[in-house]
Amino acid sequence: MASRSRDPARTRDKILTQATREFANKGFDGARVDGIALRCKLSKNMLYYYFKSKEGLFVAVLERMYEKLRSQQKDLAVRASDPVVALEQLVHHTFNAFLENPEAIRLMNEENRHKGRHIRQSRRMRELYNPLVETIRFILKRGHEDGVFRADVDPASIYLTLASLCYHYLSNQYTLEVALGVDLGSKKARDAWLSHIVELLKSFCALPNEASDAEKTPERKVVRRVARVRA
Amino acid sequence: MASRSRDPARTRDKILTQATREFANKGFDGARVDGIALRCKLSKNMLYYYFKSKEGLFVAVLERMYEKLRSQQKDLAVRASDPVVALEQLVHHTFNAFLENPEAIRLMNEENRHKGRHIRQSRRMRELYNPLVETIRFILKRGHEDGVFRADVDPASIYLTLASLCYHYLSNQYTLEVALGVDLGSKKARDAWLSHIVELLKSFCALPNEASDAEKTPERKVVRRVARVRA
DNA sequence: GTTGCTGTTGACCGTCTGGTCAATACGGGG
DNA sequence: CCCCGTATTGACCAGACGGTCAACAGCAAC
Repeated sequence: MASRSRDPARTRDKILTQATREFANKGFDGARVDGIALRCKLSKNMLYYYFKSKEGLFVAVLERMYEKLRSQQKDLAVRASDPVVALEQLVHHTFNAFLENPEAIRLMNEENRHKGRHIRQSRRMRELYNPLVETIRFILKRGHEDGVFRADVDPASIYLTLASLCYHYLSNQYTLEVALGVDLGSKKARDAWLSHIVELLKSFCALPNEASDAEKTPERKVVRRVARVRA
Repeated sequence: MASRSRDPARTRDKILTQATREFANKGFDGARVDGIALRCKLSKNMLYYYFKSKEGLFVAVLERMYEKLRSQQKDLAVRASDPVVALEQLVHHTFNAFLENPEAIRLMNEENRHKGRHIRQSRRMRELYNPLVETIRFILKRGHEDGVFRADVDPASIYLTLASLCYHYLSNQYTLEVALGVDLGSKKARDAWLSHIVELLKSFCALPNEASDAEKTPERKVVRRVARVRA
């Protein structure tokens, strides 16, 4: 069984993979159905056989992308940590998920240009993101109980904040580099930006009268708190 | 003179205006040269007469868009204010510039999908953004002298931060709304987000040991500081 | 008024594109 | 071994698309 040729599941998957690349690189309109077929080394008719149109294929690509992206954010695993460490890890996971899935960014941009008409119909989306917001709520609550976070921090705002900072840096890398005359693509620059995001969120969530010297030495942040893991 | 018909400057401008709409709505590949000509109620050949190709037209649209966008950020006017007020105003101007120019967001996304190949050649870009970074540097320096900001804040990071937070909220509005199940389009929601950005930046730039009660009542922020305007 | 430059147009073209149809290979079940 | 549903394909189409050409209209100068 699974004789390499005549393997519908594999064929379907190959189409989705190549379609993702094509749609991400060239956008919905720029993408060519023939181009995708060529990448797959398949007849174009296969795309119409499995997905009924170019748009149907695009929707399938989008849903698959979201599924993959969210699975890499690993937010549930983060709940066990100390609140501050958890926040840091969530930022890192989110940034890395975007970094390792550049197609996801292109596809989300494309979907927003279409005012979200494809995704709006999919209730899978909310199912996917609900646990993430709940995780943040959990982290913030525990942080407040531990006496390191303020009480009145809104979880959705926090996600919006960290997502914006992770996403835009990568999404608009090229125009930002030209405008600001800086390098953003190197690992060094990315690590610096990640630290910046973490510091920004920490200073925002922190109790106003918290110790003053700690926030000025981001290098020591992980070491300082890693012992405090609970549960 | 300026006989309405046979007015090259006006014709050129009309083409750019309509091309901006078309490119923003449909992307470079999705945009149709015939469509733009139709919007202008002009013969398609006019587009090739003034700009030599579809790509040439796109570049012209991009440069015009950046010029307009930057002119609305009004960063120089902001230098006169108290540092904290100046920061607030810069955030407001930036957000409103994006809000009032939705095409700009689409076009920048498009340009980033092309890895910035059109804009990279234009040195006008850096000329445009240099004064903005300098303004931020100026604000931060004065804020430090006034004893309200830390010393070691990087101006480019601050711009990157506020731009990310303004841009992504608007750029990815639709997918974010579906994912988080919240409304982002209403004036109320936008104002709340603007306040959030300002608070975030203030808490990041603030001296660690600054008075604790002030940061918890954002409503009073402008009133508190408006008397301190200098020179 | 005619010459000449510039702005403007209708008609046209080669190519590409999303999509369809009928036909064909494959492989498991009887 | 043959049958039948499923997977896969080659050939084709009608329309759209970016781009070109030659011709034309308006205006200023002489």
